[in-house]
Amino acid sequence: MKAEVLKGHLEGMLLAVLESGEQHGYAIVEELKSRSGGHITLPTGTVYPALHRLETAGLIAGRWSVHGGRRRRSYTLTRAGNRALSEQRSSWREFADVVSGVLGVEPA
Amino acid sequence: MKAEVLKGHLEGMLLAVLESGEQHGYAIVEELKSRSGGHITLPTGTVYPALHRLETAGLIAGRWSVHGGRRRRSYTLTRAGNRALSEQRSSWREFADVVSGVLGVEPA
DNA sequence: GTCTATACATAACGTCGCTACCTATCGGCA
DNA sequence: TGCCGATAGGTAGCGACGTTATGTATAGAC
Repeated sequence: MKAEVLKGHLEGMLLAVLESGEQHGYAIVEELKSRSGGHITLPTGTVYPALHRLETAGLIAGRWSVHGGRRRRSYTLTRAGNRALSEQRSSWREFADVVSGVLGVEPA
Repeated sequence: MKAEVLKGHLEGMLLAVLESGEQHGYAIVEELKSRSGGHITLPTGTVYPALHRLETAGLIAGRWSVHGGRRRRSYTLTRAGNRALSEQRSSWREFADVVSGVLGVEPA
């Protein structure tokens, strides 16, 4: 997966992963890897700042906990996060249709 | 259409527009607007630098001409540009499938 | 004892689309 | 005569954000 194509789509995917329930950063990376069939392997330097942005924006809420001696920060979707997720979904649809149309590939 | 989502997809679309034949920058903007159903209206500060990048990369070839007293720079796809376009198409397909999968929207 | 997996973090960097602005010609309209 | 909108091209500076590189720390395996 080429680098910059993620721009603007990453945060929606993070929200989508969190929709199934509370998860911590490291687990989100693993989950995203499996959901994408191995195509998306995010460096931690990408995902942690992104989570901080989402939390600052009020789309997710984080809390610290400890498991097996290791600290974790686990996140859940806020109500605003849920709204943002459905907006992301519909704008992704629109975007994908437009790009597919211009590129002349049948819309997936 | 939100801003940065274009990142990494713009150049492929420019190549796609040029696939139908030689066109100049201003006409490309209009063509893109119509092909996208009005969803993509590129500012000239976006498209001209992008065309310069594509030309520098050897994916398109430009030449000056004059029509009705106005100068134009018209571009055509090079062989490398054609290759790049089909690569863009297949990587777009892959990307779109992956994102749709993660977001949980049926692939268009 | 060293290595790998787990878990989080941040500084510096590069890319690239956008905003804002500039130059210039032509045709229409007042 | 003068202004405006469409046509046609250009650049400087900015900002957003994903990446690279690096650092900290614990647990378990070998």
